[in-house]
Parts: sequence; C-alpha cells; structure tokens
Amino acid sequence: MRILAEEVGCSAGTIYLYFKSKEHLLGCVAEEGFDKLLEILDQIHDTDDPIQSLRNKLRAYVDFGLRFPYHYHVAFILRTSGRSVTTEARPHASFDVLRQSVRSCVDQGLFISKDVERVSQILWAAIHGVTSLLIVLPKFPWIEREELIDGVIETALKGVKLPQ
Amino acid sequence: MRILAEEVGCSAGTIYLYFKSKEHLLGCVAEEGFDKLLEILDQIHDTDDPIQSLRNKLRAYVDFGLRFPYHYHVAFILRTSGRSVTTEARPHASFDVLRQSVRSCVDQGLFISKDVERVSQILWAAIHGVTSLLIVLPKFPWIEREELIDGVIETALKGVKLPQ
Amino acid sequence: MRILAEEVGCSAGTIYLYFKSKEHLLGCVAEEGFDKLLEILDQIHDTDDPIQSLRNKLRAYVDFGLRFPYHYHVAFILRTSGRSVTTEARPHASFDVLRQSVRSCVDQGLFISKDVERVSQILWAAIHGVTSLLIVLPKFPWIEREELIDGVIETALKGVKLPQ
Amino acid sequence: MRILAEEVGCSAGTIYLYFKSKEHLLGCVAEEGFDKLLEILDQIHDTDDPIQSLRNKLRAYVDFGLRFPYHYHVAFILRTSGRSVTTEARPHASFDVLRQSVRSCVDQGLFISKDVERVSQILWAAIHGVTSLLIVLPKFPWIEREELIDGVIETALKGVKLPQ
DNA sequence: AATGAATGAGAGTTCATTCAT
DNA sequence: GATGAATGAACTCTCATTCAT
Repeated sequence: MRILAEEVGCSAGTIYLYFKSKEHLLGCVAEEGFDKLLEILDQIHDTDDPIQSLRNKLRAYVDFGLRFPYHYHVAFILRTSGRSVTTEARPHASFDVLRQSVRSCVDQGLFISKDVERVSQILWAAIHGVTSLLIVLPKFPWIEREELIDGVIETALKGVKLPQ
Repeated sequence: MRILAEEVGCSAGTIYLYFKSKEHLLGCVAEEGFDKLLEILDQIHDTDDPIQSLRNKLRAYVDFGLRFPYHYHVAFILRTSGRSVTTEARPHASFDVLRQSVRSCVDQGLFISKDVERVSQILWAAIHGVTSLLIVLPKFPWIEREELIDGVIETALKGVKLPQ
Repeated sequence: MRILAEEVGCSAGTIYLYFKSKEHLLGCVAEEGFDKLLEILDQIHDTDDPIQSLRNKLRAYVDFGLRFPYHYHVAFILRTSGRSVTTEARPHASFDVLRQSVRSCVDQGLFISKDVERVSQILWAAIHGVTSLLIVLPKFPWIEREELIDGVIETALKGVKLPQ
Repeated sequence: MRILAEEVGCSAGTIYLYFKSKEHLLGCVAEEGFDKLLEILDQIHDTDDPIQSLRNKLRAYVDFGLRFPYHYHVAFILRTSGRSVTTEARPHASFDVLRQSVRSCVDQGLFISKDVERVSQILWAAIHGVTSLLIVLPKFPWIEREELIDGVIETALKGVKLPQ
C-alpha cells in the first residue's frame, strides 16, 4: 500500500479515504478490469459473419489482457482467497459476451458442437492461456507475439468450426 | 511459514534446517514441480501414432496441474519476482518434451504448419489455459471437467492437424 | 530493539520510521557520539599555556566518555563489524583536535619528543584507558574517581613534558 | 555457538557437554584469560631493579592482550552483564601482581606518590588503553606498534617516577 | 480531503539449548 | 562421549491500518 501511495503521489492513509481495505481495493481493480473488458467487448460490433465477430471478440480479450496486465492479473490470475460475492460473479458477465457470440455461430450451424457453453469455455481456455502465459512468463522465448496470438485464435476457431 | 510449519507438524524454525529461506523453499517447490512434470511426461511412451502420443502428453500435462495444483501454481502462475536463474530456465525443459512430440507429428507431415515452435506454443497456451483456469477459478460453473479438458485438447489438435 | 522501544515509550516498529535498521541506529549513535565529542573539544578554548589547553582537552575527553557512556561504548569500544565507511573514518576527526593541541606544545618545544603523532597516540591511550575501564568495570574498587582521572592525565603529561 | 562448534569441529550440542551455557563458556574464557595473564606475569622474574621488573610486567600485560585478543576482549572489554561473582573478582588477582610490583618501587622510594593503589590504577589505565585500542580499532593508522607500546609504557613510568 | 506519525499483529529468521539415539 | 534433529523464545523488521490534526 505504501509503495502504491508513493506511485500515486499521496500518503498511505489517503488510500483509505477511497478504499476500505487492501482487499477492497484489489476487488475494485478486478471490477474495473471486468468493466473495461466488458466495455471493450461490447464495442466489437457484430458483423454479418458471426465467426468474424467472434474472432474479433477473442482478439479483443487478449489485447485487453496485454494492455492492462495488472487488471488482468488481479481479475483472472491472482488467487482470489476472500473476494466479495459481487466480484466472484463478475467473470460471468464478461464471459457472457463471449457466450452470446458463440451462440450466434451455433445458431447458424457453423460449429461442430451445438453445446454453446462447452465451446465457449474451450475458447476461453485458449485465449486465457496465451494471455496469462505472456503476462506471467514474459522472458520465455516466445515466437513473435502477433503470430502467437493469431495462431492461438485461428487454431481454436478451426478446431470448433465445421469444415468449410 | 508458521502456518506451513503447523501443517507439517513442526516448529517454524525447523523449516530452516531444510530450506535456507522462504524464497529457497518456493524455488524448491517449483523445481520439484518441474521435475515431477518432466518425469510424468517422460513416462508417456511414444506409440506408432505420433498424434496419439502428443494427445497423451497434453493430457498428462493437464492432469499434472490438477493433481499438484500448488506445484503448478508456484511453477507456472505465481509471479516469479526473484527466483534463481536455474528455476527461471526450468519451464524450457518440460516444454521441450512437448516440442519433441510436436516435431514427430510435423516430421510425418501431419500438421498444417511446419513450424514446430509455433505449434508447440499454441498447444501450450491451450493446455495452460484450461489448467490454470480450473485451478484459479474453481468456483466457476464449469461444464463437466473431463469433457472440458478433453474438449480443449481435441479442439487444439483438430485446429493444427491437416484434414484427414 | 523492543527493549529500546519500551524505554523510549513507543512501539518497536516506530523506531524504523527514524532508523533504517539496527545497524543504522548504532551508526547514528556512534556518529552523534563523535559529533558531541568534537563539539565539546572545540569548546575548550586555547589559552596562553598550550599544556594547560591540552590538559583541558584530555580532561574533556574523559568527561565526555563518562557523561555519555553509551555513546562512548558504541563509538570506541563496541566491535564495529560492518559499520559504514563514514563512521569508520570518524575517530580520526576527534583525534585530530587532540593532535592539533599536541602540535602547539611541540611547536613551543615543551615536549621531549617532537613526533606529534606519537605523543598524540600515547596520550590517547592513557585517556581511553581510564575512560573505558571506568565504563566497563564500574564495580572494580577504584580509588576516588576524580583523583584517578586527574592522576592519569597528570602522569601522562609529566611523562611527555620536558623537565621544568 | 553453532559457528564456534563448526570452528572446533564438533556439533553444537557437544559444547554443552563441557559448558553449562554460553554465559558459562564466556566466563571460562575470561577465567582462562585471567589465569594465562597471571601465569605470564608470574614468569616475569623480579630483578634487582624494581622499575625494570615493573616495566617488564607492564610489557607482558600488553603482549598478552595482543597475543590473545579474544581472551582479552572477553575478560576486559566485553560488557559483563551477568557474569558470575567468581569471575567478577578475577581482575583483582592479576591486578594484584601489578600492585605488588608497584609496591616494590614505592618501598624503595622510587615514585613520586607513595599511594600504591593510585599508581597501580594509573599504570593499568595506560596499558589497558593501548591494548584495547589496538584490538578494537585495528584499522586506525597507528604508528609502528612496537614504538607505540614502548612509548606508552615509558611515558607512564616517567610520569610516576621521581626525577633521576 | 489529506497527512504524518504511530501501531499491533505478524512476517521471516536466528539462536541458545535440549534430548533421544 | 557425541550428535542430528528439533524447538521455543526471541530477534529484527514489515505492513496494512488508524487517527489526531
């Protein structure tokens, strides 16, 4: 907290005028992360091609994680010991956007599986995987970042799509 | 350290007879995790079907993470701040096993891409994604665990395989 | 540190608001000791009689040690293991005042030896001897304190002076 | 204690077969120091010239401190918090040898003062001063060691002797 | 709204000491 | 006689948190 205060340019006590506790502050960072993510995902307008829309959303998710690694860390990586119920429920909301996008594809019969939940979770695993690895192991000799992210998304999509 | 000592059933000081410091202890847990993972991956014997071998290895990786969530957490999720150089280099080793397995498939012309490194990292993202999500967000309403893990692996493999 | 805190009337942690570490605290005590000593020695104004001036300075040195035994202990008696370079150099400064005073006597041809450094160190040995013995062995059956200190100084001066 | 054990080449516990506690061990080191010093002083045989005898004893005292700095440190410099009564009384014994030697000089009317105790304590201050300074501040730019020790002793003797 | 000063609780760590073997 | 393993108490130090100003 003291380091944070210094970075912010105020005294340690001042933080407590805005946040009840460290746990509360982390909860707010997570919440803000979820909000930001939701907002970003919502800005990805659906196109005629639902798979393209989904692709754009997956990509936006990863970009969010890399642009706001701290938010992503607190929201999706940090052990969530005793976070509030509100916060616990938040991943659902942003995940729901993904779900809707997957549903569009399923509805149009574009995917092998018709289980929206199943496909959504599989895709989430893929994009969370690449996002968190890049954040947590930045020194690993990754291939070119753009190529990796694109590769993960295209591979996942190809994996769930019906041929053609 | 005190809580750990209590769990182990010894005094706090006793830990320091076996580990120089908390950092050293965590380093050893990580190291043990890497060793365990490597050992497990090595036990997956190659079959005639290199894709089946690869599938088995991917599965073994996820199983390892779920059987030893603490080891996995310390080794692959925890922010590694000041871990030793040795430890920093360890992910490479276990990743190398994956790489070899991918190479076999590439050598037999089974994959769309011939870039072993690229495919390996894409597959790693997928399995790390599902493993870490299950560990960090255990309360999320996941679909049946077995189905999810299997789904992630099959999707990823299908995504990198050549048709047929 | 806890005992010190209690004596001071604050919590143990509070000390660390003013001193970075125990080592730093001890360093400051030593430094303060050197400063105090220097200040005291500087207040002894030189008179027409350089030997009287020197005598006054020697006496002031001993008085300082007995008035501030903790400072003297930390500065001149405690094993100094890893004290800062600054602190290591401090004895020199206060010793220098003595040296100047000895030089005045030597310059006026009052001493047997003309080696300022030698005489200074010999005199320092005498006054440090009586000061530290009185601090470290307070229970020894010393003769009347005033008489002892005076005796040490007069003996030392008589020992270096030319007859008459 | 553990470092000591390592240096000695035994386990830490073994020390407790020979010494009841650390305090007891330090007490024994001090005691051994006093014994050694006493033995050394006793070996200085009295000559016809009592001042020469005294000079030899003073010199032997300093030499002892420099040859056994740890013993000297524990015996004469270390803060003696809760040492046993026995140990507390030991400085007296070795000091007594000095006292006897001074008495011889006083008896022959060689000193200005006839107060044996006073002269003895003054001389002790001088030799303790040079001994402890050389031990505690080994890095100070002392003049040649031999010259310093000799200078201290001769100065002190000259200071207490009657002219001629 | 903000802070400087303080703190209680607890962190990691050390160390003199014990004792079954 | 010796030790390896263990410990309890104490150590230095940190940190989230409070509160008078």
